Amino acid sequence: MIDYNDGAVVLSGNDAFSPERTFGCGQAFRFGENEGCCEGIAFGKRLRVRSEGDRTILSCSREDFESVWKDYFDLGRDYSAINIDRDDAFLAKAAAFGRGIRILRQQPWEALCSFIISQCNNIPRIKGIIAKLCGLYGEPADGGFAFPTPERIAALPDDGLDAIRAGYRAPYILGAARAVASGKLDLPALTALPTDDARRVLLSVNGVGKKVADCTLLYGLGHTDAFPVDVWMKRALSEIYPGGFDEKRYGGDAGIIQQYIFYYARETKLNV
DNA sequence: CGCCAGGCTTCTA
DNA sequence: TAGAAGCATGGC
Repeated sequence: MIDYNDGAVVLSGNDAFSPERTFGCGQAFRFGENEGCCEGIAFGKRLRVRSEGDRTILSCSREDFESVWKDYFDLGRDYSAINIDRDDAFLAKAAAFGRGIRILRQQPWEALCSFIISQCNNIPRIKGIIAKLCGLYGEPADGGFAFPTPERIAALPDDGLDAIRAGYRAPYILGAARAVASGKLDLPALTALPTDDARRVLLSVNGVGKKVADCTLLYGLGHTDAFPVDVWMKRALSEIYPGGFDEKRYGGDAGIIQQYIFYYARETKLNV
């Protein structure tokens, strides 16, 4: 059920949306905790969102909720309908642990750029680099900054990213931005392609390997069958499923399953 | 100080 | 086709 008050949208009877877990599970880097709220900027708009019992309260207008945040939080999907193998006790536990996580549908360029930055990096530093990138080259937005457009970054000289201290990733970012800005890389078009074809296109970008491509597919392009495997996932999968884990079995829910496993592994350090 | 971080490219055998 | 080195920086 949805209530619209002035300046707020209240979702009730809803235990399947946890902003804290959604932003705490490492899929987005521009939201943080502030006065008991998750707060950040996406789509050039600031949002504060918090849960209160079985209600979720978003500080936004009805129009913005309908046009932006509803899709951003993937609220059209029923996560409780995901069918977990009856004999997979670990996965049931991980899914319960991560209940309320939504797979964010971020802007494609933001997802690609963010996960290029994420490679071989730690989360606090990833957030710091992205904050600097936005502060320097993003348009002012609601007292903060929007994520910079690829065009803005593409126009920079080769040393234009020195100040964000991204290290060896800087040329990757510039190259990707120039590919997008020139029209050579059409990110939105990848949404309509089969996942494997879209992945092939992403892999042609210098600095983008399978992990970054899969994160872009999952968090930025709506390909929820993508199944990013990073060091944590590798560790978890080899410990829990020594015989291998067949994510294709979960089809378009594989990406959500991945998020449950990843979140559980990181939060518990895998004390199964 | 040393180890490591939601990897990728390049070089080598 | 697999494995290792090198990469740039800073959190811990």
